[in-house]
Amino acid sequence: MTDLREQVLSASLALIEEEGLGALSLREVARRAGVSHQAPYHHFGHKEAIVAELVSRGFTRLAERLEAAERTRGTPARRLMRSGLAYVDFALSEPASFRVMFRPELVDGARFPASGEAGSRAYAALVRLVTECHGDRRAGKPTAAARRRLEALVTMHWSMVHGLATLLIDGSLCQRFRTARERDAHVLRTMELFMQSTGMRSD
Amino acid sequence: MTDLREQVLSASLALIEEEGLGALSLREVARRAGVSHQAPYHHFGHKEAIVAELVSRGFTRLAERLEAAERTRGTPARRLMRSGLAYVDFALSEPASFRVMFRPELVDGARFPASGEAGSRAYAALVRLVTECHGDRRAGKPTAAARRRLEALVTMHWSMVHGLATLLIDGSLCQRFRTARERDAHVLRTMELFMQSTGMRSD
DNA sequence: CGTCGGACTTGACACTGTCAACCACGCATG
DNA sequence: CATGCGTGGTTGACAGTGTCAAGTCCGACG
Repeated sequence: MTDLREQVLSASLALIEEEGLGALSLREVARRAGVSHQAPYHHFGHKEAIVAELVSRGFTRLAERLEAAERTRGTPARRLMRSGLAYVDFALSEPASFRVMFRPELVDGARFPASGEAGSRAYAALVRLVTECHGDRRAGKPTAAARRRLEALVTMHWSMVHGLATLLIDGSLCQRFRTARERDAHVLRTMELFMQSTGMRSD
Repeated sequence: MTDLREQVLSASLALIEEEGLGALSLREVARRAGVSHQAPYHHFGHKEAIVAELVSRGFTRLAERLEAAERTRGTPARRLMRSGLAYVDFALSEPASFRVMFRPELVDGARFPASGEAGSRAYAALVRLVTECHGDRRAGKPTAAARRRLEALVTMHWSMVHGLATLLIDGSLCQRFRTARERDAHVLRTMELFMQSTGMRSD
């Protein structure tokens, strides 16, 4: 009864979650919403527009989580650690969103700039945290080498966290744990090891 | 001409490379091979079987690259570094294979065990290298804590390398570089930073 | 020679995304 | 009040897809 637009979005997400991205079908979504097969089409124009909206909203929620971690108390390293865990946790709690967010071939970035902007917002939060953690060692103007080092640090941190997330939901890592507890403990150990390897004590 | 089976596989890979995974169509593949729409079906049974074969072959090639890095000269850290670079390089040189390899929803692992086995072979190479790098510090029987630490190290290394690869081919990292040289230099700096952060000098 | 099996074709089915036309109704304007 | 119109919805059609079923061709082998 509520807004059909919202119903379509949540049904799409549920469908992807249940049967994979390939099974996302406008007609099935319409069927679940108890409506004719063209009703969703009237709200979105193309299938791509639905996915674009999911991507945009997904990145926005991820950005909110990262920004929340940024605002917590504690040392920069602690907050960076929390943001990394938030990233992984997001992927585990919303795998359908996460998967769709990192399939750029699904939505044409030029036609749906909102998706890209939401992504940039999440990326910016990550950059700020890494910079705060590492950039303040030597004050003053950063040399080109220092800037490159910072870029490498950002990429390293993002890659590690993103790789962990994708391997947990799509890769074979997901099968190595019997329980969610076991998995979370392993994630925590890995993240702690990473933080402490890169010279930050987060405990 | 040559074996139709091979033609189907390479046409499929080319199609995915050109227009994305969603555009993979048995009929289009058949068209490109100049053959009726059921000819590929005769060789593979389902579309899934084609993808499963691509996954299996992809993992095999990846494993070969990692094993080649393992066999090179130099310190364990140097070889681990080479293996990481090989992982990223594989993703960049065969993006279609790489993408398909890490979409477990596409092939049912139980029905196509060969794919899983090829994946395990690649994983094993990674585990050996990380173990060699980190496991030999204290000789003797590993305690449970040491074993867990090693597991975390493997996950950390794998996540970092895998995340870097996926962000380069699917994420927004790919757009931040104008040339392949620039990109490769950044990858190299990031990997070096990672190796040296985790206590290994690879140079 | 016969037949038998593998490689391939043709034809059909249900399903998909999308286009087009049509319908009902609330609402502002003549 | 009547009229027009945009909004949210419908039904029907089309091409394209994966897949099933049956038919065709041809070379190997008894």
